[in-house]
Amino acid sequence: MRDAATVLHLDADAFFAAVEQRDKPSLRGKPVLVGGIGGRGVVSTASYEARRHGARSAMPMSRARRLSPGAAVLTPRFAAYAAYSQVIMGVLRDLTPAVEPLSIDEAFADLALAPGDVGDPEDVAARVQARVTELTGLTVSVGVGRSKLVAKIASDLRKPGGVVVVRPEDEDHVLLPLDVRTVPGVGPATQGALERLGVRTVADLRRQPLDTLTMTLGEAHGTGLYLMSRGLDDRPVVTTSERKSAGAERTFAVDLRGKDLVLSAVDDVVDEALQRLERHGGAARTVVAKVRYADFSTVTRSVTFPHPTASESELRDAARRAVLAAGVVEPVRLLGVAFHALSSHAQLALDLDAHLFDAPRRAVVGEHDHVGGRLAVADADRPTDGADVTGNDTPDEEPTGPRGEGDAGPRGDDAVRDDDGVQEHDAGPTLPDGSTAPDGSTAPDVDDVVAGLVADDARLVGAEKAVVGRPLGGSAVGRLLEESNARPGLDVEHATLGRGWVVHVRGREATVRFETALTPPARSRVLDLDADPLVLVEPVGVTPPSAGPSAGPSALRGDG
DNA sequence: TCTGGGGTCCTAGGACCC
DNA sequence: TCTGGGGTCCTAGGACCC
Repeated sequence: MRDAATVLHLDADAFFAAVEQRDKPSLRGKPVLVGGIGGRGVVSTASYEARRHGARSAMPMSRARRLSPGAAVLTPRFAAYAAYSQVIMGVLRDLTPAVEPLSIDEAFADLALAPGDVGDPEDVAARVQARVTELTGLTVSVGVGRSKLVAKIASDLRKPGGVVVVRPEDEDHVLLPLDVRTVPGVGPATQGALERLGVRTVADLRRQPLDTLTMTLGEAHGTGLYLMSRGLDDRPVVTTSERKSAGAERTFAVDLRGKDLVLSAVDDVVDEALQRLERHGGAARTVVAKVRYADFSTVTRSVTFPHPTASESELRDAARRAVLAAGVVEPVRLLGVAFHALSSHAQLALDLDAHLFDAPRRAVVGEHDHVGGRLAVADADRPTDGADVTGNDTPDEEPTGPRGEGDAGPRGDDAVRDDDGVQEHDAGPTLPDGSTAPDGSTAPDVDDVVAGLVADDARLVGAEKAVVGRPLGGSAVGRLLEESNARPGLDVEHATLGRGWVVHVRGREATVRFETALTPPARSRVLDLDADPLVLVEPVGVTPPSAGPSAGPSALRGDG
């Protein structure tokens, strides 16, 4: 255990909504909801004004709108958030090289590994806060403690804009009265199980014998919470980690009926999943399909190859088979495809091992609750198509080079459910929030996070497409604004009126506010798109509040 | 108008091997 | 004759996080 408060945790306040208010001056001080705008969308982030009305992350957007009727509802602009995130992470990296981004808006920093003396923790935290606000106009909350656990809890205690330093001798004072739900890793299910033991607070938790916790919650989680309740947490701040899976999923505005429709939709989802896979090694050994039915029940089926493959046709085919194995007779609400057991070196066509020495190996489709028993047990030992091999030499160095991970989805305080998991080896002792140590396999690399987000933004434009079928191909950036590609909040540019953002578009009539982070709030203007064409453009980037309008679009500040 | 999408980790049970 | 482990891999599902 560390003996001084040297772990810092930074958390941006209502990040997505705050960026929107920053870039859209007319929304400052007003309720803002960022998230899915379709009928099945949920809130990613609610501004504090909207939270006052009861809106929350992960809440169905329809409900949030009812609670906060005047709120601006915006589609997320991940490229903009990524740019802000870069600046924030850069502030931490200016302090210490040991920075572990947890998501786009959150990171740990290890002050003990800073070069030289950083000074008093309160001062460090206040400096970080001030610097972030100076560079971005956003507010962040900072916690400092002896461990990740304490730092993270501390940063949450005085949100927004708080700084809390918990010294080792004060830990019990802070931890013991807390609701168990505030301990990372305790969600609704665990809370319920603990409740049945009469455990509500961390103090209650500490009174539970180890075997009670492991029998109730399982070995890993039970042990983790046992340690956490005592403040025992020496997980290191780690800067790299290995990506474990990559995938995509899509909830349809209208449930899909019929095998043909489902299979054509699978192809679209596979396309997106393959794009992500390409960014993370390009090859995978296991393909998992996820099907959610109209009644929200969810089934996953997987196909595992004897060797990793980068062949698009093989991966696509496996995804199709897995979806069919899950069954598509009932209306389908969601389709997902994920690749697991990633690697950057796909199997070459001629694998002497597999062909000469092994018994024929098969990729097995689990047949679980399927009627009729055995399903297509697909041959996986056929040679990889020669044509695909060219796609195999992905630019990565080692099979598992230190690779960043972590996309961050839209943020949400609490979140959602299930999914698959193919486990590999254990990395080490499991620690309370479910991560592992000591090789610490959970730290994303922020550049990777950002790269992923920027790339994903292209997709985002079509993400809320109301009509089932072909998603909008590629990025709409650079295209003319029209009703079909309009989403509230997107950036546009007019030849003479300059930059603005879309309020809404009906027919050929667009409502736009021409304002940016550096301009005064603007009134909305209605334009006829035939007379005044508008082009969809990338977000401008981060402009420090102090910069004058003459400063122009600032570069995306790299990391420190 | 119920319930997104990107992930991580863990567990239980079966197959198979020694 | 019967019985017994441990270990690994795989699958499906659950919990959790942002």
